[in-house]
Amino acid sequence: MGRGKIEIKRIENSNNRHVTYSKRRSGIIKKATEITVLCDAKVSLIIISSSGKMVEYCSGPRETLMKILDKYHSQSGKKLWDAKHENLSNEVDRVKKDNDGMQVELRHLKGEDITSLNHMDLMALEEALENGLASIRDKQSRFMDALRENDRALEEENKRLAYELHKGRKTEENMRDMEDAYHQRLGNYNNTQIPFAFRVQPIQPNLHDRM
Amino acid sequence: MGRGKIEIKRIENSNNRHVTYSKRRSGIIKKATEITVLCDAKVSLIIISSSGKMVEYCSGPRETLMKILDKYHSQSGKKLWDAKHENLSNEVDRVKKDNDGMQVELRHLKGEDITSLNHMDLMALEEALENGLASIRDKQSRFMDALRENDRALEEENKRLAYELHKGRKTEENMRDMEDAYHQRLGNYNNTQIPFAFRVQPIQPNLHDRM
DNA sequence: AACTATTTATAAGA
DNA sequence: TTCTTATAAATAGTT
Repeated sequence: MGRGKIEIKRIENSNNRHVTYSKRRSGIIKKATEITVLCDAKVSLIIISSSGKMVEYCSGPRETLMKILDKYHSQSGKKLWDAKHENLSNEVDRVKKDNDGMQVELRHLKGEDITSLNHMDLMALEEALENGLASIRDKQSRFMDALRENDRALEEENKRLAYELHKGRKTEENMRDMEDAYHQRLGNYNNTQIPFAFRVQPIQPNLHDRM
Repeated sequence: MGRGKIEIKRIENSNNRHVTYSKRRSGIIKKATEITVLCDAKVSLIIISSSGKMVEYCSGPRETLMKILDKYHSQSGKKLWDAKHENLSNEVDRVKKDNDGMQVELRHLKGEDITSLNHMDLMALEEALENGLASIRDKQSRFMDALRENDRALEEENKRLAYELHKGRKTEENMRDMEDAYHQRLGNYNNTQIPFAFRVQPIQPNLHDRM
């Protein structure tokens, strides 16, 4: 139906193919709505283009598709869901296994459930923990350095302020300036980040200290 | 398209309606096969008559409908699967989330990805690591004690053997007895469990040592 | 995207 | 149902 008859086989020219796809897609959907209305049929129509874009027609607005698929399931006898169900189940199992493994690892790192471990395992664990501690203490050390640097800067500022005061040269303007600068400095580290205590040595002395 | 134009509304005459249904049904299916072949599209088409009889067209041979419905599921986001599936799906998501959380925790305990942590977090982490180390070193210490105790017992046994030998009172029988006892003692700890080296101090000195 | 010559689908009749 | 056929609708090729 057109200027010329065409064979029903893949249209090789990509541009033509896409144009034809658009035209016929809307044609089919129109037909689907028409048979739905004219003959009160139920229709589910899903079309996916070669590029993967999907369009859908479904008679009746709501979960009609579900009903249609239920009917499909019961009438065709083909199990449409079981396979999918099984896949999901397997995935749950797999991910849960991962989970368990990590949970054990976490507990071991926290020193729990280690009665079953042999000496080699314990050594590896100890090394991992030491490395972790090292990284964290390094990071903390940098943090402390920054704090100290801030401290030093504040002290300097204080000295400058004291000097300015001593010189007795204070007007309303430069007074306000100095306060602004001071508060800006203070804000560099807020209270919640400042440590409230320093750590003590590990509770348990190292083994070789006693040997 | 026919001898006369018709309005698109339910055909009241039941006979006409069924005739029209038959004709249009085959028409749509023909169109579906054509767009499939011409444009290599994927099509799923299910039509159910007012009397409940279902016909199906699906491009591609076997489980294509499954794939099409998967695509439908992922692209439309509509819940197509029953409650069971939804529950499984949710469980997968939940467990995966757990997984991610634990993975992060593990990495933190190993001293990785800690740049985003603030001081409080680091302190907590440090404490957890110290506790872990303490447990593990305690366990190792008990192991060592057991080894030493075994050692001591062996030494004693040696002394006793030497004494027995010295007394020159050895017959074939009690010789065999003594050897049995010796081997039993040795088996209390097998070679693979015996440590080959002892650990050194953590690489990084504690922060407060330097302050 | 619009146009239009043709092909195709189908409504009504048998 | 199925066939026929006049006519409506869809659309291939073109602009």
